[in-house]
Amino acid sequence: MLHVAEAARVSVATVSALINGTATVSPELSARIEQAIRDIGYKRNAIARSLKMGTTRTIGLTVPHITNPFFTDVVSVIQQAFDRAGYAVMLCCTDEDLNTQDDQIRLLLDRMVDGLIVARVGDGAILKRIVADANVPVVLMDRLCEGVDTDAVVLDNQRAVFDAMSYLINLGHRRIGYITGTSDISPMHDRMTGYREALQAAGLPVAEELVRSGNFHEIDGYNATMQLLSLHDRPSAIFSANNPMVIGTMKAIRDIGLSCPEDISVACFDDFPWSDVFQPQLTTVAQPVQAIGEQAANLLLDRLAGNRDAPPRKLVLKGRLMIRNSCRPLGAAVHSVSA
Amino acid sequence: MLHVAEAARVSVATVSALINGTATVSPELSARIEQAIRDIGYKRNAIARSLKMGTTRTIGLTVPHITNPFFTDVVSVIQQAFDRAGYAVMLCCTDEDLNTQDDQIRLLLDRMVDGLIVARVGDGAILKRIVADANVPVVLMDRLCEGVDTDAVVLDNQRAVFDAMSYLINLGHRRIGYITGTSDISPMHDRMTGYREALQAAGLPVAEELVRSGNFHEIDGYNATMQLLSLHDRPSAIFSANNPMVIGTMKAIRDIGLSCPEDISVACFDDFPWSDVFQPQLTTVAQPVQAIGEQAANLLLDRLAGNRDAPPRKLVLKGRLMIRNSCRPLGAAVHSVSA
DNA sequence: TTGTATGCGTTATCAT
DNA sequence: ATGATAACGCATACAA
Repeated sequence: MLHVAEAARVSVATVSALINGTATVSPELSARIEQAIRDIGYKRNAIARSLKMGTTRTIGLTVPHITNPFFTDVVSVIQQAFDRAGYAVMLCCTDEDLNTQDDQIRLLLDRMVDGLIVARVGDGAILKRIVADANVPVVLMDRLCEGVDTDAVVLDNQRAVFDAMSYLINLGHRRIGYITGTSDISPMHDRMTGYREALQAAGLPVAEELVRSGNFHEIDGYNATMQLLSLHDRPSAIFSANNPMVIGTMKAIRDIGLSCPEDISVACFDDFPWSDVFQPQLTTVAQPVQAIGEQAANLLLDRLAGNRDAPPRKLVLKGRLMIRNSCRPLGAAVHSVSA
Repeated sequence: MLHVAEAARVSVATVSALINGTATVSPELSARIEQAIRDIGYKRNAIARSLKMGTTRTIGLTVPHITNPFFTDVVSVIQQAFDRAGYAVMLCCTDEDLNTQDDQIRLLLDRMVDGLIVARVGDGAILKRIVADANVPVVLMDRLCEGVDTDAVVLDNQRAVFDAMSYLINLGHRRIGYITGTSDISPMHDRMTGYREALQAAGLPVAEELVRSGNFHEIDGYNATMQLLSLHDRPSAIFSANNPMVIGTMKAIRDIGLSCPEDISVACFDDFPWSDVFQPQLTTVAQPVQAIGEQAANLLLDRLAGNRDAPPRKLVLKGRLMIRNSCRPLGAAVHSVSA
């Protein structure tokens, strides 16, 4: 900018005033300055500006997995929203690892992001401290965090799983394998509750042997399914916690020589674009990815716009059971228990 | 930092020296400073540091689609590589839009990213200028750019498509629909060449009616396939340019009441995790996503490490035909033409 | 309307 | 070994 000022024979203050429209500058000087800007190819340095202004117009976004279609869909929506608002987004992938997440959030905070959207990982103890120390607005997405009282948008996980289980139970399934994620995050707890409640509502026992957990990766789903299928009285249906895990489930079923839905029914959390063009077409609990992304973005943008004092807002969205052909009726269906 | 210095009753220079290990400071002062840092909860401001140092330890990464599994896989690898190297990455999704891409690259440059990895979009005219002006290293990925002479890692697209086409031709297919991306980017040109060459090598005519192009989205693949299937002499096989487009292809086939592979064979570019657990299991050209990501990261990290003067390096990787069950033999197979 | 001067939080140079 | 100070590029309060 100094170069521009010199070339235009004005002061840097005048250049700044013109660029930011913060004061009126005479036509002559404006012309000279604009010419100089073009000649030099001047670009305002956003870093220096950030230091002075105390704002980077950048937000941080952390998700557990960038290869999980659910998160990519949501990330895509969030990106577009902040794009429109003139913000950049720094995306971090924590890979379901607690330490990675903490490091990345600190990194983002060091870089003075104006806000944070986080789909968290782990028990949240450190996250809680970080969020408390940071004086930037934080929006929790997909997964709540005990003790962190801030804006959040989540799914009604309990209800979603309850509905899916009720569907399977109505088809006549009595032994339903349930593959959950690591239990220390809220959705997993809520979903577990939905699982139990659906069974209890139907007068079915909750067999702990049918519940397995893994860390959301394909291999975890594979291993969990292998264990379930090795049970002496194996389940007639399996519900898997997310997309990578259900792919593991399908691979395990294939490797063990069974097929879906003939030998075993399968359903899972999270819908995906190809779910109704390949066989079996998986029955899924679809999350409203568009709404989740938009709401998360809106919550943060609202804070960024200055609304700092409003009490924390928690949005709970509804999932939708997408019934396809991966679940078969088993014997005589029981009476309806679905709400 | 000033607060820390005051609390420890030292100068800011000493604090900085201790933090960066740039000079030896006495044990007493070290202790006082470290105590003050803990008390105050001091964090070094990366923005101020960037301004002073002229480096942000952040790179920019732009891809056309974050919902395309090929790009998410590559992005994931790149993220991890820069994570290890202590860099942050700002990911931008251009959504196959030229203006969006140019805006985003400018945004990244304004924010003083230390380097750029771009899977470009459009004709690259502006990209060329931007890259020339920017004095940061740029690595092109997946798609080259006419006139931009810089590091790059791409696939041997011509060979990959040639092999895939030869495979289909060997199965007896003579009319093969070919759905390509927008023609102004290098891979599409090379792939088209591979398509033509394979046909010519087999003595087959190149029927322009069998070639359709779209902008890489599912809907484009859908429309293109609909057109191909409406031909009076419709193709017996279709090759689709990427994952979203082949999903469109499968939906079109379904909607028109045909099925794959019974009525029509399908193959496509880019492999994906679920390709061998759902039916039909698509025959694909798998790109070495791990290698692509690692090489792109390495090329940039090498420049970042100071190796600025080396001539541009262009890495060409090989694709791999993953033969599954989505393509059926048609009539009598012709003689082998595959290399 | 335009210019001067100061500070944002660092790092680095140079005295001491 | 430690401290005073300048500079990075920008925005702004205030003076002219």
